[in-house]
Amino acid sequence: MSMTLADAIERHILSQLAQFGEVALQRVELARLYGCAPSQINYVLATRFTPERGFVTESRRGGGGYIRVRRAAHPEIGRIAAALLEAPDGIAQGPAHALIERCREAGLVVDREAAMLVAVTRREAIGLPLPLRDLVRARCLGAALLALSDEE
Amino acid sequence: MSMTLADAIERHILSQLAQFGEVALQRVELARLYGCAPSQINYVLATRFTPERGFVTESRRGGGGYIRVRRAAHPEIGRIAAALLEAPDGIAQGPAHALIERCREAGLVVDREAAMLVAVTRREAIGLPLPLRDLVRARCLGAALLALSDEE
DNA sequence: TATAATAAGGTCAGGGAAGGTCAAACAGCT
DNA sequence: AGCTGTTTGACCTTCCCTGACCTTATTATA
Repeated sequence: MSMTLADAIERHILSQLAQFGEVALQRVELARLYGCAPSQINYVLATRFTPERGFVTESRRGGGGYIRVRRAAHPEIGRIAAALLEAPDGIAQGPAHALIERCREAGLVVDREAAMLVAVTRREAIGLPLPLRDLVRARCLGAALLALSDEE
Repeated sequence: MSMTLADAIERHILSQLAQFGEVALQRVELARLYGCAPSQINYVLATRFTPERGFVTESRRGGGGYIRVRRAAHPEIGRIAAALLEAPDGIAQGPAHALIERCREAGLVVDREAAMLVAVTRREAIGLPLPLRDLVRARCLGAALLALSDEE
């Protein structure tokens, strides 16, 4: 039960999250606060504040840059999305459409959204040879669902 | 909510635009108002009030010079979809996102749909090298918008 | 009427301020 | 030793902002 730096930073962010519902942090500041390299913050975010765990992070570079972390509005979709994004072989059209239909039945997406997703994941829309096509399909569908997991 | 100078000036112009429908500004005056270099105004216009985002700017130099900003006419979804599906070079990420944002402003797509489309058209979502990526992006976005124009 | 002065806006390179990525070193277990 | 997870540092990309210099239009003046 040793308390690594990553654990400490995770707790820090979680506590902020519990307090305010959304964290806006400056990478350099947080790193200085914990006396570590800035990239350590990325490590914590990448390993602990993932879609699988129901978190959404966004960031902006350049002057006035920031990193924001919050809980996903619909973690279930986030988990599905995460699985798709990690599927090493991608997903074929049939299973993808079945998945979309299940999401529709479950009320996770509405009709128009489902229609869009079906259209995007069609063979002809992607227009690439296998096995690339299935990979791109999985990434696109995953990205779309991930985005939805964060929307009210 | 970072609020850089550029963001503030953008808001200023947007609010004027919302109020009067058209903004006529004096570069030096606006710069003085925000205590910045005049060229900063050009930066804001160049990065935020572009044709791709649906703005038209015109200007005149010399005595009595000015810069005017207005909104361009809203796009039609069917036409856009058709154009995308036929674009020989596809579409880059920036223009694609600007296009989606315009569709959202025009009420052609709602927030969730726009978020999905932005996610799907991200570089990392497609995950292919150029120039293939821009092509797939155009096909997917075109297919999605086409699906929407069929709905309802 | 030329010409000069003045009053705008335009362009572009460059510096600075964020955050991102990735491989390599490191630490703690089994 | 080997494996897993942690931590760092070097290098990269994106975004912001300015200053020096340029172009264009109007106005005053010879």
